[in-house]
Amino acid sequence: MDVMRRAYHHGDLRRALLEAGIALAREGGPEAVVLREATRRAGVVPNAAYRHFASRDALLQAVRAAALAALAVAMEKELAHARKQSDVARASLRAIGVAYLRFAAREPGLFRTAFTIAGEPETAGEPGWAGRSGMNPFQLLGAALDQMVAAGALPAKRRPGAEYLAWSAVHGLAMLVLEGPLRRMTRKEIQEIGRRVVEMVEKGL
Amino acid sequence: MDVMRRAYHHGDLRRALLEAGIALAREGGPEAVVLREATRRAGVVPNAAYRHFASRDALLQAVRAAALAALAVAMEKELAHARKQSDVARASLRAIGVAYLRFAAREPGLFRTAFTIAGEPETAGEPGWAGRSGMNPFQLLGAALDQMVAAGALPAKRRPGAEYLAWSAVHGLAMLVLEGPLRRMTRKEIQEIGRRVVEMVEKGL
DNA sequence: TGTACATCAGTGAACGCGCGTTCACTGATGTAC
DNA sequence: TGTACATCAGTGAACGCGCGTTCACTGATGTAC
Repeated sequence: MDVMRRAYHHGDLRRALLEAGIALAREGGPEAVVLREATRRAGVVPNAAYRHFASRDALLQAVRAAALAALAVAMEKELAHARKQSDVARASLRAIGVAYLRFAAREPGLFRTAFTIAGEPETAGEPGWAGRSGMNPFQLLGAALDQMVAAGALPAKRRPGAEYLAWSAVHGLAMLVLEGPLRRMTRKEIQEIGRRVVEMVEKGL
Repeated sequence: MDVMRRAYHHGDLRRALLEAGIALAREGGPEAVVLREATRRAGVVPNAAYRHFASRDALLQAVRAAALAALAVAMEKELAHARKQSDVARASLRAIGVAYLRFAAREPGLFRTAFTIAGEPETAGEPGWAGRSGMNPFQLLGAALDQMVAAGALPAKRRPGAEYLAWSAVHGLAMLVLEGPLRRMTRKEIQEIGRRVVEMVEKGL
């Protein structure tokens, strides 16, 4: 963990703290993002953090933004595969859902950090949200739905608000698996249910 | 809050602590269930709690059980209306979903307490889970799906595991509204999305 | 190129906080004769 | 019905813990002449 101790004093303490914060989030979710622990990992005294973050919450929000960006990147990767298929629109929507569920399974701590509000009111438009395409997860989902309409796979009438329906379904499964009553299921079972949830969304939208 | 100070010493401190715990959960979710605060509200010294609960976590689990029971009761009430309608099976499934979303909206603290795991491994089969019918929320949903099959509204082939699909959809919406990015929506908008989510489940199952 | 000074990123020490939990205790209640 | 005793539910005081945050500081870096 302890990163570059050269150049100007620390080198880049802000980045070091952010990376420590991300590591903490991966290990234990949002409540594990503890300011003092981040400074410990950066090899620095606790109050040094205040040169770079106004408060513990400011650090947490930065970590959250990074988590959302990571999800966006994961989605973009999955979308890249989808583009190679016929019926691109359907495959894209599917890819979004699959990427979402896989991200939740592989990075439970980051996932929970991305979607659990600490005490902050609003964060829309913050930097760091987006993936390489410059879109955040929600926008990527929206784009996939637009493609569905363009491809005639979704009636334009049903398009408005469709994000929320699709999102709810995969988000619910993710939460039930991560911190709910579905934790005891095997990887296989969860994957199968995930497949069916995505299918339900496609059919029910 | 401070309940009956008569009879044997306190009277019924266990119940008083549990009720204080439930009140705390209603106000601030699981993390607000603080042992010391519960004893304060019961008008008793902090360590007195240990006569009735082995630890803070034991109290939290008891509160969680009560929250699940409250959800079961809410579902049963909504189901009672459904029985008066033609197409009882569909109406029942719908009632389950609507009750779930309404409970989340009206009792966000209890809802989060019911479905957020603190540190406990397993709790299935605990007393207090059930509503008046003796069924817990999950069993009520299962029964509604069974009715759907019996009524020919759901192919028997699709019945296994259908709980998880339906549950994921409404749970996801509830979470997104409570602590996710949908918090800013109006009551009206949320209700409309809720309606459509339930519809999606019906169609997509 | 060298010196004088301003800036600013970290240090060191300390706060107050509320938490869960343990200990030895006391005094009210129930029980036996 | 009355006394002696055991039980057990609360009391009082204290722990150690780690947290976020504030203060006055120092010493390294960058800047002006």
